[in-house]
Amino acid sequence: MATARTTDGSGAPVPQRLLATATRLFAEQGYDRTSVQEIVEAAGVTKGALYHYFGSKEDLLHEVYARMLRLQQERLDAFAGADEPVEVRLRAAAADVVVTTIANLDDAAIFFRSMHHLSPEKHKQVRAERRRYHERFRALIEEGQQSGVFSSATPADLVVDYHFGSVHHLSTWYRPDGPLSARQVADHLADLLMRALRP
Amino acid sequence: MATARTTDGSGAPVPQRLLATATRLFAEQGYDRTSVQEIVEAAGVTKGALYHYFGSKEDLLHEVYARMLRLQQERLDAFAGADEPVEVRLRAAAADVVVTTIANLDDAAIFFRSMHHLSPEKHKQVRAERRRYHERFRALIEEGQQSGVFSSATPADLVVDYHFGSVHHLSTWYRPDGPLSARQVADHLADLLMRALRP
DNA sequence: CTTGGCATACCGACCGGTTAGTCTGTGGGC
DNA sequence: GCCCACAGACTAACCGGTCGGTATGCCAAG
Repeated sequence: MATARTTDGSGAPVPQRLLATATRLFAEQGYDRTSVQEIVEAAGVTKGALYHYFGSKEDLLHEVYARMLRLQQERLDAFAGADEPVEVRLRAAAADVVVTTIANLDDAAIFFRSMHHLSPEKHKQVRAERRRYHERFRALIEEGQQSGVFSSATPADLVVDYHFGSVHHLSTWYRPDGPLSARQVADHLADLLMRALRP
Repeated sequence: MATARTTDGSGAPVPQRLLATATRLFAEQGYDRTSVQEIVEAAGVTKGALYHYFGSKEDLLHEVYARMLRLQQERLDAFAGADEPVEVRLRAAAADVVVTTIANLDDAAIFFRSMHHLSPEKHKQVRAERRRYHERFRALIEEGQQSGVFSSATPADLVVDYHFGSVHHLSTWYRPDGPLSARQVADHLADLLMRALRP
């Protein structure tokens, strides 16, 4: 057995446990309202352990962003690059980002709310990666507009912001124990987007 | 002249100046990263003045919410109650909330980002007022769906969240010095909503 | 098999700095 | 002479981060 078996609560390795605990607490209370002491207590370790694995409290936050950005970019690339008509690819990508966001609601809640807690360099880096994502999505819409399957009445940039506004908003209102499953919400939101883009 | 004329920078009365300064700083740096000392210095007074007019730092934040909620509710009531076909009323209300949000971008940036800094009672109160607003808006959509001018494919609740997601998102990407005026953005976003609702 | 040495993983008391809020003081208009 | 509107020094609490210390496992030498 590789990992030490001490008197901890859960069996997961310490770094992962710290990150998971921090993510939950950041989402529940916000970054500033969550003290390092609180995180280590909830994870069943002490500050020494945290600063052994992470350079700072901010590193913990940055990890949340890195994880989220990597995941979403990978999925978008997969959907956008598929061998399908553009309207199928866009719909799939638009619905998938909703499902993925709901599956990681804590990350989503943190994402926009805590961006300004990142140091200037990390903030810039996150914004740059975010922009790449945005542009990949926009390219899909422009492709459809140029080929005539989507209306060109609205600039593609605005359409992207329209859709991602609603995705971002999910963490405010969506509740897993509510009447709609993630899949149902995703289908509805993707439908709204596709209907808004009808020529 | 009623208001005292001391050596302050701007001529506005002290309470308003404090609130305006706090709003700007909260939007720029976040609630927690803004110290009371910073606010009073930027407003050209001292802590004594702030605590003379406001009970706590949180009261300042609550004022931002109260102002925003009052303004939006008033305007929605006016538009929704007009003597026009439902599609005209909805479009006007949907566009107006965009214009008003852009006119008060700082308030909007604070609104969703800092909600969890409110005490439980105030948080609850804000959520309740917010829900009233949401329901008024939803009623408009349901009215159109029942009379057949809007598609019923998507539950009205979801449509409201879809639209307000994009409104909420404005503070993230909209820049007053960008290529689009508030009116143009409002028209585009209202168009997207109306097109998504076409039967 | 045992022993010594070293690295990794973690502990927890401690520190400098910051914060929201308090309280006593004061000056000028009525 | 009184009181409203503020001034500004002060405090008690808390926070992120540090650092010397300890326990445990591994590997190589004897």
